[in-house]
Amino acid sequence: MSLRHAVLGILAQKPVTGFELLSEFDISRSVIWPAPQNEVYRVLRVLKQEGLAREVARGARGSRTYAITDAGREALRAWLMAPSDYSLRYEPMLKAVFLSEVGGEDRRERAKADLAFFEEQLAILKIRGEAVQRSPDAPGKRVDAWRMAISFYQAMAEWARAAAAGDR
Amino acid sequence: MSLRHAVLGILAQKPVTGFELLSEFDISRSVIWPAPQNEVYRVLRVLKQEGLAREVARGARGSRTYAITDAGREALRAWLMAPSDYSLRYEPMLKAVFLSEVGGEDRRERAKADLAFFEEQLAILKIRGEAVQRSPDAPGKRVDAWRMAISFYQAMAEWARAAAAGDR
DNA sequence: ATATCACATGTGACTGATCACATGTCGAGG
DNA sequence: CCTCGACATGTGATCAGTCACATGTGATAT
Repeated sequence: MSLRHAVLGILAQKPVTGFELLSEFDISRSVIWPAPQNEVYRVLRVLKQEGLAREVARGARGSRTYAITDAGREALRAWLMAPSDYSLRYEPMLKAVFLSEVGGEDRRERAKADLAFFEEQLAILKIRGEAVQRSPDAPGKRVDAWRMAISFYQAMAEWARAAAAGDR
Repeated sequence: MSLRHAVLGILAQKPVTGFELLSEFDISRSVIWPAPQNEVYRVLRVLKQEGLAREVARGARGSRTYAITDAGREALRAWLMAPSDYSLRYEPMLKAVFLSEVGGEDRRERAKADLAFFEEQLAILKIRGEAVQRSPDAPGKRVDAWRMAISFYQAMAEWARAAAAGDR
């Protein structure tokens, strides 16, 4: 997995410029990790070179609009259906592994900070969810990601609530 | 976040050799991602050089046992309590974002494959959980990680079950 | 004796991610 | 007219992670 796939996926929905791509990453930061700005442009160039995307237009301020090619669509589909890499890199989970190394007070503090974030994400996702419901076939109706993210943050919040309360 | 912290955390529980560290990573692969073999040895050398770990013994077959130093403990604690990086890199979630790009049949197939994995992990975690319950203060009583992982995989399985059944 | 396997550590090359910095354009408002 | 902020793309250095490969030891069984 890498940025490549995320970029290819967004490209599959509509042609975009690097700049627009960046804001896509920013908007969906609850689900997709934040992309380093320069890497997006590099990925776009590589994708083009590999024939998975092509440059379809030049706009103002030197902007380049990229679109997915047939080969790109095929590559995306192949990746989606290929066996997944289930390895999880999530800092809060890694911290949980070693949380026994700090005292009870610190542990609760850690869990509280986590809980605040998880609840914030849930609130954001719920607001976005209403928009999804209103327009069922909206641009990129990402129902699966939305549901998975809701499930995920609910699970995380559940853990954090118990730990913040001091449950052992 | 990086391997550094995972290695430091394990070191905080007991002195280990690189080889033992590798098997730790292997054992807890439901929670910590698999560590590339050579990287573990590199991290150990770096940690030593930075004064966060020290070499405490040489054993058979050139094995080197490392232990955490006071500075290492302090660094671990600082990391644990520092604001977390909540960005999530998880291939199944990224795939979910773009799952609308494939047909209903493919989507169910994808979800089924995921479900099988999530349920397997839950089974593994439950078996390990019984051991945790029996020895409440066992070596590295990682209750937090265990609970978080259970919550996590239950959430994932819940999503996958719905998607595999074809829910829209 | 010696073959084999588990133990144990390492190097070199490469790729992808990240950081810091650099450059230029277009439109709106003072 | 000029400044400022949003738009838009890029380079170079560095680092962590990954892949492929290399090397050697000690115990055990045949």
